[in-house]
Amino acid sequence: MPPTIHDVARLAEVSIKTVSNVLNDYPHIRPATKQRVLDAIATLDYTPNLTARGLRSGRTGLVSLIIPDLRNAYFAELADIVVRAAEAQGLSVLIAQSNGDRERELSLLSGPRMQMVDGILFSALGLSAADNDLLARIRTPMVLLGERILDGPKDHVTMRNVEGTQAATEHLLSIGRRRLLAFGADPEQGTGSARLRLDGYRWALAGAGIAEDPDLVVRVVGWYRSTGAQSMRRLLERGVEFDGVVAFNDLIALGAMRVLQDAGLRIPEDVAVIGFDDVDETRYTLPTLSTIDPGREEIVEVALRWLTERIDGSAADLPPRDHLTAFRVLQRESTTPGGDGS
Amino acid sequence: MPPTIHDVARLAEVSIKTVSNVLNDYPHIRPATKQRVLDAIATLDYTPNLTARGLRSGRTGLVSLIIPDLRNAYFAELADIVVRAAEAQGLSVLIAQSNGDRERELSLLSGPRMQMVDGILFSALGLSAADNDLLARIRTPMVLLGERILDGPKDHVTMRNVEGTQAATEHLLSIGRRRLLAFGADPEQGTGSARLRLDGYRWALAGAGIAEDPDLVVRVVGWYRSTGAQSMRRLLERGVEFDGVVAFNDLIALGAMRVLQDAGLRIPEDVAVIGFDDVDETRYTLPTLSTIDPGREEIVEVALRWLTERIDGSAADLPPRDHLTAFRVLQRESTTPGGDGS
DNA sequence: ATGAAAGCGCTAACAT
DNA sequence: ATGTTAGCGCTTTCAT
Repeated sequence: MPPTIHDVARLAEVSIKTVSNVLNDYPHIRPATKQRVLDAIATLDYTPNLTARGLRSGRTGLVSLIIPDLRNAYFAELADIVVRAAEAQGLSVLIAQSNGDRERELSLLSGPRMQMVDGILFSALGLSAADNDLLARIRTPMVLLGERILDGPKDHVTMRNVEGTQAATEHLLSIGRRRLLAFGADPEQGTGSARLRLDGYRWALAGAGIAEDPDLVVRVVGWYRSTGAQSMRRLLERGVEFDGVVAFNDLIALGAMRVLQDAGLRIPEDVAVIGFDDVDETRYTLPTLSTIDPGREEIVEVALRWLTERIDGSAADLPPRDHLTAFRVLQRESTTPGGDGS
Repeated sequence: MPPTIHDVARLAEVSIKTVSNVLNDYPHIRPATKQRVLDAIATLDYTPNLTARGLRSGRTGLVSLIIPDLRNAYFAELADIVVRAAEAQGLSVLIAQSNGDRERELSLLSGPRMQMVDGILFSALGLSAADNDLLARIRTPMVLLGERILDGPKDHVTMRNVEGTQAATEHLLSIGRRRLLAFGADPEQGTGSARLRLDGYRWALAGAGIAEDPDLVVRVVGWYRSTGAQSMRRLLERGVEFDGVVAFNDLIALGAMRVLQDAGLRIPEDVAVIGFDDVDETRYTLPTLSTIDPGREEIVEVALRWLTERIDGSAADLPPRDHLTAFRVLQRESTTPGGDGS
C-alpha cells in the first residue's frame, strides 16, 4: 500500500489539512511546518493519489484526444503536439481511435470514460452536422478539430482548407501548369476537407479564367498512400493528360508520385505535384514534396487553450468559437522545375 | 451534475447496492428488479463515474504507454496497436512521451500520474540496466519494451534484433553483395538496438567468412530520416565503396536512399538497401524498401497479456519473464535486382 | 435476493 | 496558521 496523506500527517505531526495545504501550495503556512511536511513526504516517498483527488475535486487532469487513427502521419504528428502541449500544462492525454467510424465515435463520446476526463479534443470523421444535437448534449468540455462539423455547438479549430488549396493550385498555375488534377475529390461529399479543398481548387481556376475539366477531378476513396497510388494508376490507364497534381493530402500525393515515376514521368518536369499537410516525410522523399503547412502547432495551441478555458469556466458563457489557422505554401522540389539535383 | 448511482436507485426503488450489482452483473438478481434498474439507468442516461469506481476498487482501467515520441512512425504504429488491443479489453491508454530523455523517463515513472494507472508499458530509451534498482522499486505493474534494459526486474518483450539483422545481412549476401554497410551503428553503445543489430551484422559476415571492414561500419546519431541522409552524404564524400546497405531502421534507410539516388546511384542495381521495422511507408517508396518485420503485433499482444496478468495478480509470484517475437524478412524492390518496373 | 453502512484518499468548508 | 469534519460516487463486507 502506498503511503497516504494521513501517513505524511502522522510523521510530520500535523493534520492532513496542513499536508493538503502544502501539496496545493496554499500560501499561509509557517516555513518550519512546511519543511517538516516536505521532509515527511520525501522520507515516505509519498505521491498524491490522483484518483482520489479527481473524485473530490471533479478534475482528473486528463484530456481525451479522439482521432481516426495513429497510423496516419498527420494524426500521429498532431497527437505528438497535443501530448507535448498538454504535458506542459500538467495534463495527461488519453488517446482513443475511432477509425473514422460514426458508431465508434458515438460510443466513445457517450462512454463512461469520457466522464473521467476534464475535456475532449475531438477530430470527427464519422459524425456530421446532423449530429449537432447529440454533441450539444455532451457536458464534458470539448473542442472540435477538423472540418466534418463546421457550425457545431462547440468551439472549433481547424485549418484554412479552401484558401490553402487555392494557394496550392495558384502555385502550380504560377509555374505555368494548366491541366491540374484535383486529386482526392469526393463529389458526393457535401462537407469535409474533400469538399473544401475542391472549392479552393475551383476558386483558383476561376480566378485564372480556366474552365474546369471534369476529367481532371479525381476521386480518391480514403486518403492513404495506397489509395492515392491506386487512383493514379487508374487515371494513367484512362490516358487522361495533365501537367500538375493538386493532391488533397500528402499521403495520396506520395502514393501518386510513386506511380507517376514508375510510369516514367518525371517530377516536376512532366508533372508537378503539391500536397497538403506538411507531414514530416515530405522533406525526404524523392523529389521532396511541395505542400501546404496547415499550421498544426497553432491548431493545438488554440484548441488546448480554449479547452482549458472551458474547463476552468473562464469562457463559460461564450458562444461556440471558431478559429482558422494561418497556412504557408512550402515550395519544394516537386514543383521546382530546373531545380538542383533532382 | 450527472446522475449518480443514488439517483438510479431512487428511481428504480432499490438500494444502491442493487444498482451496483446490476452494473457489475452480479448473478443473483431477480430479473424484474434488474429490468427496473436497467430502465432507470436508461431514462436517466446514467453513466458510472469511473473515477469513483477507481478510487474504491483500486483499478482505473487506465494503462500508460511511455514512448520516446509519436513522430517516429515505428512508435506511432506501435501506439496504434496498443490502443486497439487495450480497447478490446476495456482499457484506455494514456500516452506519455519521453523524448528518449533519461530524466524525463524518471520523472514520468515516479510522477503521480503513474499512481493513477493500472499498468505501464515502458519503451525505455534513456534508462539503462544501471537503473534496475529504481525500476524494481516501482509498484505499478510494468512491462518493458525494447532493448535498452534486457535483464531488468520486470517482464520484457522485444524483437529479435540480432537474428533479424543477421537475416537482413544474409539476404544481401544471398543476392551477391559483398561490401555491406552496417548503417546506424553506434560503437560506443554497449547495449541497445544499435549494439544488437551490429552483432547480427557481424554474425552474418562471420558466417560467410567475410572480414569486417571498419570503414563500412557507419555511425548514425539518432535514427531519423534526416540523420540517415546526413550520414550517407558524409560517407559518399569520403568516397567509401559499397554495394549494399544494412540499415538499422527504416527511417535512416529512407534518408540514405534519398541521398544515394540524388548522387545518381541506382537502387538496387548499384546499391541494395534493406531496413528494419516494416514501417507502413516502406511499401510505397521508390523503390519499395526491403525490411525486417519485427512482429509488432506479437509484441503488443504478449506485452498486454503479461501486463494484465500482473495487474490481476494471476502472475503474481512469477519472476520477470522474457519474450522475443518472431520476425520475417520482407524482400521488396530495394533488394530485387532486375525486378519489375523500377 | 437485497439493504445498511463503512470507507477508498483526498479537498474544502468551517472552526479555532 | 492549523485542525475537524463532511462528503465526492462507488464497491464491498456484513446483515437480513
